[in-house]
Amino acid sequence: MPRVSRIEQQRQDLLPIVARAFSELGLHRATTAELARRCGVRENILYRLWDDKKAMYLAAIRYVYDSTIHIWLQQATKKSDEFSLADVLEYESQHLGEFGHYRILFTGLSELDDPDIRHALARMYQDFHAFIKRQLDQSRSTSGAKGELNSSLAAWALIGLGTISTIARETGCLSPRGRRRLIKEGGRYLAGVAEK
Amino acid sequence: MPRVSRIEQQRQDLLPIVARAFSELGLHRATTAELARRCGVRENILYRLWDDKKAMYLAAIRYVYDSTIHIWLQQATKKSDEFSLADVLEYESQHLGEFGHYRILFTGLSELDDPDIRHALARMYQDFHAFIKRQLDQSRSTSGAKGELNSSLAAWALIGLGTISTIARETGCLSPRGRRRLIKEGGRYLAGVAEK
DNA sequence: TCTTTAAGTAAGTAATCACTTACATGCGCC
DNA sequence: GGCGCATGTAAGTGATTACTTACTTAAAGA
Repeated sequence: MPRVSRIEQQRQDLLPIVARAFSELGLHRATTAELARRCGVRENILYRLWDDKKAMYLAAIRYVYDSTIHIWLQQATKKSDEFSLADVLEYESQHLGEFGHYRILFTGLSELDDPDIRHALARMYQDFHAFIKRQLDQSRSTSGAKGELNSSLAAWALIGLGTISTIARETGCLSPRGRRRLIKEGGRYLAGVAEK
Repeated sequence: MPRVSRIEQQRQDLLPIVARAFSELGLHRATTAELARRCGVRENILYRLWDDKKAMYLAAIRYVYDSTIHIWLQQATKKSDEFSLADVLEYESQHLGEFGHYRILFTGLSELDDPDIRHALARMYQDFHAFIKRQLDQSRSTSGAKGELNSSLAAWALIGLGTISTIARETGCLSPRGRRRLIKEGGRYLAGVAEK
């Protein structure tokens, strides 16, 4: 037999580059030519890895979720073995959207008529929500605090806080200082966790 | 002198149709041909009213802000002469995004590299924020309540709440019932206003 | 009635872009 | 070595789309 296929490996190698391109440029302006250029390959190579441009975008959405959760887990368990929501809030207040990944969602939100894109986004938001809610429940049970807002609603509101923070950052309609306060104070208020 | 120009009038007549098209289809899929079709005119008519497609979109953004504020004021002063934030929250929990206008923002958020679009969105968010903060300050001063979160941060968080609610609605990742609770309970918690 | 110009019609155009096709190259096992 | 297939290059193509141009119609004041 001849050479073994490296397609799966190449997909994994190029996905971060593709995801970043979608985040920076949006679905429309991230042309296949531009994606190929950034990846250092020709267009048809990309079409050997994914069926079409939409498949590239859907893969990028998933990548954003995976890498964000990865970073959060890393941050939250840095000081101790236990996950700390406060540490995540602290981290996000400093670095929110640093990788620009969140912007990939905005471009999808204007393509919701496509069922595949809608489902991919819905699943992603639900996964984020489930993750945050779980951490909320955990941190509330250990601290004994009981938020005034139930953890599910609080988790949604926290996602909303992150979203508007990103929007404010990207549009420049809120100072970096104000944005940090928003994430930190707003986040703690919503999470209902005790001050550190 | 021959006929008097009706251009300004026609702009006002067609703007709601144009705005709705952008909201429903997004910037990209709302082609000039489709815009003209919905308006019942030919494309070059639109180009006599606006310089280019971007100008149509920018006008639509402004229209969304104006009409939203208009509806809010109507709702909030329906029962009494005084503006009531609680009534707006109640209204939004029922009708949020009913006109689909909010989606016009998402498409702009993936075009932030364009300075005109970025500035238009930034100004819009700041105007919304200023409006909500003002109402918060007013309702807190009359009720005597003092929120734990300062009114500026609370206003941003409320916008975030509205944004994530719309996203949840459009993607279908939260039930209508859950969404209503989110707006109502989350909104009241953030506003720090007394229960009715 | 005649002139002027706003308002509308119809067709076209240059550019862009997702996606394809045809072909060259070289790795790795027989 | 030589065969088979993964990998790469280069060019093209049909469809879409923002925007234009050339022309017709008709309103209204002189």
